[in-house]
Amino acid sequence: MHKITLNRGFHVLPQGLPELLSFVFCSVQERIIDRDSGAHDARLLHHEHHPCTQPRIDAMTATISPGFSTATGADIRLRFCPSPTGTPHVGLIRTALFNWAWARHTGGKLIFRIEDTDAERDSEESYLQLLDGLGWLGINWDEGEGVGGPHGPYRQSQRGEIYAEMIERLKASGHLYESFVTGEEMDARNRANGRDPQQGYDNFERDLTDADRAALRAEGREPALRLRVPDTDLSFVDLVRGEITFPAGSFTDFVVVRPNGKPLYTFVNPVDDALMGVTHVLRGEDLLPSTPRQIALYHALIEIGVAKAIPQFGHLPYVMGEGNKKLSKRDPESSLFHHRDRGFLPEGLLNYLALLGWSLSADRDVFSIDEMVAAFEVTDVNPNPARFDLKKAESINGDHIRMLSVSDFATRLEPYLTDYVKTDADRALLRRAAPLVQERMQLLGEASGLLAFLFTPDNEIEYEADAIPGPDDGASMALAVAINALDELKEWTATDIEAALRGSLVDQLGLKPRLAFGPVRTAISGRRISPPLFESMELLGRDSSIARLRRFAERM
RNA sequence: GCUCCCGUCGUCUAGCGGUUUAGGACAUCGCCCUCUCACGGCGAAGAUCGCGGGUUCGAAUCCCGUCGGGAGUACCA
Repeated sequence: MHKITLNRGFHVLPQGLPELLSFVFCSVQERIIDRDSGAHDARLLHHEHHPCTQPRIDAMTATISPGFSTATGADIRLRFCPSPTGTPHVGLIRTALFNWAWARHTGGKLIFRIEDTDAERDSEESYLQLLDGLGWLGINWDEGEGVGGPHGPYRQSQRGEIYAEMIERLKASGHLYESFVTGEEMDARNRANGRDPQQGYDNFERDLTDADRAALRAEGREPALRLRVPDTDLSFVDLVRGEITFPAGSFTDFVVVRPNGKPLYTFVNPVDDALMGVTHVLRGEDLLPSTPRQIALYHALIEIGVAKAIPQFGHLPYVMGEGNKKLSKRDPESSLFHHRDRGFLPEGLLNYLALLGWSLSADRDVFSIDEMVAAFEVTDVNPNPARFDLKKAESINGDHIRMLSVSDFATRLEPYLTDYVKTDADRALLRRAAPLVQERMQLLGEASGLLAFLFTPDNEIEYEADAIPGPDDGASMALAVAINALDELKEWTATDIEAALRGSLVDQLGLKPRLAFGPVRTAISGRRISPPLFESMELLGRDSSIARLRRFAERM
């Protein structure tokens, strides 16, 4: 008897499997796991539809994998298939990132598909925002909306004919059957039978006769279509969680097509994955409970020759917000654009998002996207939910800001300083000021608070309350002395300015540095906290600096 | 209710039977540097690895049980 060892995400296949696979791929079979012995068994379902496989059944006491994809390298095909509702959520982006990173790591392909089957909630604006966000982060794809490919269209709203054909084929093969019962009726039926209503559908319409159906139609009813699911346990090896088994009966025949003919997510998602040759599905853990139903659909698709293998699944952990709740769409922290607006760098946000469920190594949290791609394995993803920690995200962003070259940093600052930086002269000033603030920022959005004074006319500087010296601080005297010392200065450089000020205020007047430079800082910037004083004064120039000192001295 | 998932410092994590007196990071608190704020450096505090059994010479790591949290149980996606 062959034995297959199932490790986390890896199938160690026995010799001779290729021959068996051809059999598996044209049939539907389940793996039954004997919990006590750990033995696996293979068994056919719906074999009446597949006489060709009949002779092999008895020989199939061997343990084999139930037709899951065996792609491991460049043949891996991943997909990111958002539903364009609302503004991009960081959890969604994290999912996109992991798919992208693994595709790039393995050399496989990433497909971008739009699941816009909900006309009520989907919007073009949301789709455009997705493109905007993904483009900003540098997450690209090999196939799908925007770039085309052999399996288009890549918008579900344009694939109606494809689904219609699939529905017909699955009906013809007997996998789909008509269901006339309404939700309320099912509820009443469960109560009448002493079943918990939450157990849902009981598959009672599986064997309706033509006469039954005709009678129901005569009542004016239109049927939904349900998938006949296997009456066996269904298990799979989750790439991040290991082996997961759903017992028979824990998932029932589910609706895949509404009475109006519109297919549901539970149908179009696996159908498109099958048609597009997706080999691995990395998605949120909220979709985990629907996996046995998807696998059941896959079995049907394999049976009718549409799918070649069942994709391997990897369920990514939630991104949590406050408390024990999933980060809500209503929480501003969930919005990608909120973070961009505040001044996250793409590389900083990507780095932080990568840390939500994954780590590069035991002692490094800050890394580049290239380093992530080189190291990223889905099987290393940690299954526990991760809390979105803004403080840590900002800290990591600050590290990335410091890693930028000065000119790159200055360029990236511009969009956040549109109120101040308008001319080439402004840009030149910004370029010179950039090194002064680069290591004191975590968010690019902090730039205006730090640098506005450089772009403000001398007589418009506003003095913040906490920057005004106290009456006993000797500020007036300090300012007068400073003006004097500076007036005589020959070279207007930071070092000379510091020497003059230090000499007159600290050495001669005997002021503590804090009391000596504090009033000057306020005069120059209007704030208690500013970029380095002497360098700032150098940038401002002699005239402007002295004018500011005089103006503030008069106010004192 | 039923099914599934998850459970290491406040938070994110490393850990894959012995090199662990459980490592790193963020946050917190000291000190140093210092013209403010940062950056940087040094240091402190902080996790009996949810709990209880078992296996083993040895368990955060394996097994069983249990508790807690979360999700699903839709003709939403």
